[in-house]
Amino acid sequence: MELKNIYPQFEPELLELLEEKGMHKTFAAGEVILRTGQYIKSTALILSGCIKIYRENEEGGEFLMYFLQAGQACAVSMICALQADTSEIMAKAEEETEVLLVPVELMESMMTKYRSWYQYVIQTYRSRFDEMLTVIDHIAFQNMDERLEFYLKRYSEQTGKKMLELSHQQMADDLNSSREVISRLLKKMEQQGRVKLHRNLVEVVK
Amino acid sequence: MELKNIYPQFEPELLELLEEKGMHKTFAAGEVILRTGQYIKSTALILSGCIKIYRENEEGGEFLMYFLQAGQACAVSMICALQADTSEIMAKAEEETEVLLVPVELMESMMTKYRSWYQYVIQTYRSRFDEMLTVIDHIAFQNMDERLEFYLKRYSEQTGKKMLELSHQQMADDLNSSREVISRLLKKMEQQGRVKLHRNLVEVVK
DNA sequence: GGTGTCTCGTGACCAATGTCACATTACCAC
DNA sequence: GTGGTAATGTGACATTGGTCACGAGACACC
Repeated sequence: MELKNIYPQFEPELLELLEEKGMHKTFAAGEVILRTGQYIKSTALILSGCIKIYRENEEGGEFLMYFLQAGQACAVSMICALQADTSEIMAKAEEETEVLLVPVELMESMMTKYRSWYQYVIQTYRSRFDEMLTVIDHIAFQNMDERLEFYLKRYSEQTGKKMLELSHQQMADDLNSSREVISRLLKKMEQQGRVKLHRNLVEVVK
Repeated sequence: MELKNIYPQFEPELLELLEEKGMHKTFAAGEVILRTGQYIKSTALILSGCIKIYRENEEGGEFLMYFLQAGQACAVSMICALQADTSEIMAKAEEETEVLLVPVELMESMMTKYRSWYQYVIQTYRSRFDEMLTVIDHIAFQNMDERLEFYLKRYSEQTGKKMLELSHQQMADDLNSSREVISRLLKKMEQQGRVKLHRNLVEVVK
């Protein structure tokens, strides 16, 4: 995929610079890209695929925060990279994912020189901030059934699929709940005709 | 309080610019500074006092996210201001608070021109991001007793007081819980000798 | 088609927290 | 002091969600 098609808003000169200095890298599905406590030396622009951003607790639970897709960038990596600081979150490739790694040294001069980059960075911060707010709202104010509902909806929207290849255990992990609870709630949703359940597969009827 | 004492890292020229173009404003204790859905036209630098940043739910619960104090700035206002967008959160003065309002038009040129401002903005994003992560961790992974403990600790640290002038109801609101639950937990803490309870006042023994 | 493994279904039970009701206490205004 | 109001204490109970135990189904590999 061409960089300029994914980031059409960037100036041609900026695109050239990114192509020249950026490093292409591909992660296999399931590969951990970024670990809590790891130092960050570059910002990742996603070219294709999907990255899961999550928070790990002591027992290894993977609490889902949000997904990143083509055209998006990791705000955390931007922030940390700029201070040569460590990450506080985990990132994992949901599917095979191609990224462009932009060295941190370039960031400041790009911010100053290219207005589209400046805009893009601000925009990225803004979206991630909103995403975090949404997460907070959901865990603070909603019950598990509403959260599951939202989870399935978002998953379906982001992947563009109505058939979600997820086990109950995976969903429970993402929502920091337990398999049994998710099973029960899904069963209820199935009885209401809102989903159809199969092995490792949830079909969103809507 | 002099601007240059609160923000010693800023270049003299930047300080001058801020003094010239910024608008001083004082909010009374309890005054709402920023409302969900409100448009933002400037970024606020806090000169003195304390601002509470919280999320409001449908029933009017005020779920505390974090506090801002002298030397800090509202990341949300930075982000929103830059896109002339609306706020997603609420801000209220905890005590009498003095801020310097920096018009959004200045932001971009300041970012480009003053390295210390650029660093400051990045740093602000970083802190707020971390703060949001902490909030998520707490509501996702911790029980109410641990959250209450952390809440009191933070409150005490931020105000520098051991006597917290809070009613049980206020704490319950901040933690999105109910008064009875907080009362019970506080009672338990008192029995363990970790706090002393008075009317509208919690004394942290530590 | 037998066997093992992973996934899912489900009832019983428990812990944490929210809700309700009402008593008690502290403080304020007069 | 007296009365009123706001804050707090507390028991009873409901609800949500987590845990345990175990069984049933699905799928793979031989």
